[in-house]
Amino acid sequence: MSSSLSRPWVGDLLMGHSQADKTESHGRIVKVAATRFREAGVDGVGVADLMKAAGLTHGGFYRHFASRDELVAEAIERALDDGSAAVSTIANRKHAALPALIDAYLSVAHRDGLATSCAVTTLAGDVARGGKRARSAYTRQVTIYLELLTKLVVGGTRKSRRAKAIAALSALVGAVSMARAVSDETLSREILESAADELKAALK
Amino acid sequence: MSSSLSRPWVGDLLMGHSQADKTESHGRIVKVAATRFREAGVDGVGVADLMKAAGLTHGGFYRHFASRDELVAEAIERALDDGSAAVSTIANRKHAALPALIDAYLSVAHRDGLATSCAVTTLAGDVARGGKRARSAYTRQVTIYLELLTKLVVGGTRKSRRAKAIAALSALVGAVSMARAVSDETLSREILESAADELKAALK
DNA sequence: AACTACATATGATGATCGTCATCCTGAGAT
DNA sequence: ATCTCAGGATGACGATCATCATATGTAGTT
Repeated sequence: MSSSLSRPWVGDLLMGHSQADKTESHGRIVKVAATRFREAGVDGVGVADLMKAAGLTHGGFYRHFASRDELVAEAIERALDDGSAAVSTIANRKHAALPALIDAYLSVAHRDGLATSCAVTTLAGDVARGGKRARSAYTRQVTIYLELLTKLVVGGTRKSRRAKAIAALSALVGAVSMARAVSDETLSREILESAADELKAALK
Repeated sequence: MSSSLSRPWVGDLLMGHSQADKTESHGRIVKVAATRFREAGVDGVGVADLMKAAGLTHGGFYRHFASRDELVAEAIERALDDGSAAVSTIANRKHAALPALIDAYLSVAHRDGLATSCAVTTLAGDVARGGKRARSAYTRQVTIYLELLTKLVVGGTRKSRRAKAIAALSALVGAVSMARAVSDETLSREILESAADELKAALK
């Protein structure tokens, strides 16, 4: 157990040690994980990969998280929050916010940009199989989207607007899911475009 | 490399050896995989687990498949085909086939029955990250669903019916995805029910 | 009855996984 | 200037992974 190796100390490209930029490292790990999980799936990346992508080595991981599951929870929360920011940017444009949101969500860019995509779609499967914390975060995010969409839908009672919002969000999520899985680019684009047209027509 | 151990041979609960029921074993492995992949995700089960669930040991696996990926492809094809059977059963009821299909797809039973659920929803994420063969099978299945739905939608040109079918299938897939990921049972049911109501209303 | 062919079981391989004990080093406090 | 605290690096642990070499025994053939 005790091997004394007195190898001369080479290294260390050096990173800002100690101080309250542990917070920065922590944040970088979570950010990287939020990205890589969306790209490769929660089961598709290991701790070592994540740490390397964050510019660290795997050993220090447990100074930041009690377990991999804890990072998973935090990263999923982070990925979901990323979506909030993107959506509210579009939603705050007073004019034609809904069509703009639909077009952005059903764009080829969003379909292909897994790393920064909306986690409500991209991580739905992983969250469904995941822990309570991730599911709660997901629930919160869906609730936020639903409230936003309910506001943006015009006409009818509040109840009917909410129902329309649910159907619309479902269509957004499902269309992007399928557009990503399909191998035929023409069909993929048709799904995105038809869903966008139908949604815009149905919501006003 | 050569260790001669002459341990007396104990074992073997015995299973129908040889003969052309290798086919049966092969089929059982694929069937089990199609089930477990939907439950745990493609990355969520190992070869050994799969073989044990099929009543075999892990070693014989490569007599049936050149690699794990080959099984993944076959199992995803199988899971997708399972959906065809279920859907055409409902679709062949001449009367009110569309509402029946919508209600079945958006039922709590389908939401909770991961093992036998529609792979177009359940495996969308895994397929998107998967190989060409799985994506082709997925494309075929989506095409079949779309043709079926286009037939069931009433009124308008063929083009408009197809667009409605795309939007409808998207909503089905998205609603089930979200209903599974959300932790709040009330919200989950609301998603399923509102999506069902809106879809039935929109499609006549 | 003996031989061949092959499906399956056993067990080993090296890679990778999550986790952790240990050490080094820099930052903040005294 | 020195001491303490803790972040990060190194390296190893056991578990599990996919893959494969080999042993075993049954089925089908001769």
